[in-house]
Amino acid sequence: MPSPAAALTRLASRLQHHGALSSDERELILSLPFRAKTLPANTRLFREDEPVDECSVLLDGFACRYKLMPNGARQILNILVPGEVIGLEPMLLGRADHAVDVLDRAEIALLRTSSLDELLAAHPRIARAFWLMTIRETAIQREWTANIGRRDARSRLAHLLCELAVRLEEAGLGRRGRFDLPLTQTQLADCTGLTPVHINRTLQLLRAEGLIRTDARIVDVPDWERLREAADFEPAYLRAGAAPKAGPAVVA
Amino acid sequence: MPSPAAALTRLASRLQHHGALSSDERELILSLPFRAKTLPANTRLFREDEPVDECSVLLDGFACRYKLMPNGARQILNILVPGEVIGLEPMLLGRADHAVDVLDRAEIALLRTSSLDELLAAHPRIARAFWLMTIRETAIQREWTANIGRRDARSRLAHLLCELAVRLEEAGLGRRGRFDLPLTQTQLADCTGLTPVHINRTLQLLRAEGLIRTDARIVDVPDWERLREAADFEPAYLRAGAAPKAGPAVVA
DNA sequence: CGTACGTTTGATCTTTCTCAATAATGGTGG
DNA sequence: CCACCATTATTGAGAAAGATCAAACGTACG
Repeated sequence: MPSPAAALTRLASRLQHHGALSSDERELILSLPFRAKTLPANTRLFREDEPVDECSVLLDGFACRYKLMPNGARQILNILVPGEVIGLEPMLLGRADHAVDVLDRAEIALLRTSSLDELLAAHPRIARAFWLMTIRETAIQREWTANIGRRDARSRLAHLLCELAVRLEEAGLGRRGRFDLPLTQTQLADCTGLTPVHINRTLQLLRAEGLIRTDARIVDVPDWERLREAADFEPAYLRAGAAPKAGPAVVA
Repeated sequence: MPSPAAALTRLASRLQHHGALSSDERELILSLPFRAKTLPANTRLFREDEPVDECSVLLDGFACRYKLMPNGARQILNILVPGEVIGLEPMLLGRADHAVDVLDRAEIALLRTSSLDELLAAHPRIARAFWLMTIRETAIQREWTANIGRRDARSRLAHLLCELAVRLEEAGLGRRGRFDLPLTQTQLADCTGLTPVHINRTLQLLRAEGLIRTDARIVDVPDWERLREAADFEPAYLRAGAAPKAGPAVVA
């Protein structure tokens, strides 16, 4: 459980992925007023179409954005990992176009619209960092669209695993070669637009190919390059603003 | 062909969908330096992974964002209609995570990074309007993800038609009851993650049900409510920031 | 030690894809 | 204005990926 003082450092470092912040700016973020809150597993933060007037930083645990279809099907739109902001766009618009649930037990820091809005209005560089955060969100969403639209079950699932591996590693949770997958097979199905049964079989296929090994929630990737290739995974879309124009590419 | 003076009014009014601008702010946008350019059909504006250092406003004609898969398949990520900005995010990041082609012959206004960036840095309300533009982009992308992931071919195609009908109407091109569809069946397939053959058959199904009538590129929607229902289309996601918190909902 | 949830399996069915060919259509040069 | 070519639309038959249904098996936890 993060101490009050440390709670927003995750947000600050996430933002710094998207652009350098002065130490003053960093301080301003760290001193944002917030209410920490622990949520039991499967708590809903907000549902589609609901008015939203605050947003939160995921301090610990996982969450997912999703939409429910009238026939009861559900499409998970993104998995949220610690450090990421939940409900920023809905807060800015006043209303959510999707729902968000916490997966496991989670710890969040709630931010009031007013204090955040003031900060954004007064500090253009901070505002831009947030903007770049939503730009990365869009890039991820584009990749998911393409993943679901044009890859078969095997590559599709492999791609999801690759993305999560990288994002989990980025969040300081495990390495891409071995990480704790926070999703059930049903949730994997809802991420990929497949059925749980087919996810189960596809997982078995990936295991049989030696691309992954699993033990409870732990996923082992014996050979990252092979999985990457099966997934057709190119992580460039995940790097929004890290090294804007120049500099050597970060090793993927 | 828009006159130089009128060229950026489309951009200004698009931005005003996302937040009120003072007349000064509006003037600043209208006086942005730009180079107008006419592009023949099927011109590529930029391709995936290419460095990008300018963006443009689509003045006339249509474009699409897409990704190419290694197996040659293509996923169209969004259709761009007049007034929309092309390549804003790639410009901000310096590199594109997707490609953009113009569909028909098109007219664009190219904006230099430097002049736009200055404007954004100096005018937080303008910056926020652009931010909200990318937020709407994200919302559309989420809807496409869900559309492709969890709807069958019939609703999926109907949903795409509904969205385009509304966006075309919004851009001042036709009514949702009758509009010029700028896409071939192959392009519709690439939008929906289906094959051209199946699009053809699904189109026939929609026609047989009386949900649409087509004549060349013109689509007629005899009964919007019926099509909307078949598509499970809820246009709320398209309204990003129009009426933030209060006010009666616009009739959909 | 149940009970609920998650995983696994088998059999069968459906949607959508593939392949291949034929018709329209629209634009172009003569 | 017409013939020609390239692109787009349409059709049919067969194959395949993934869905559905139903049941059994594990396992964590109250």
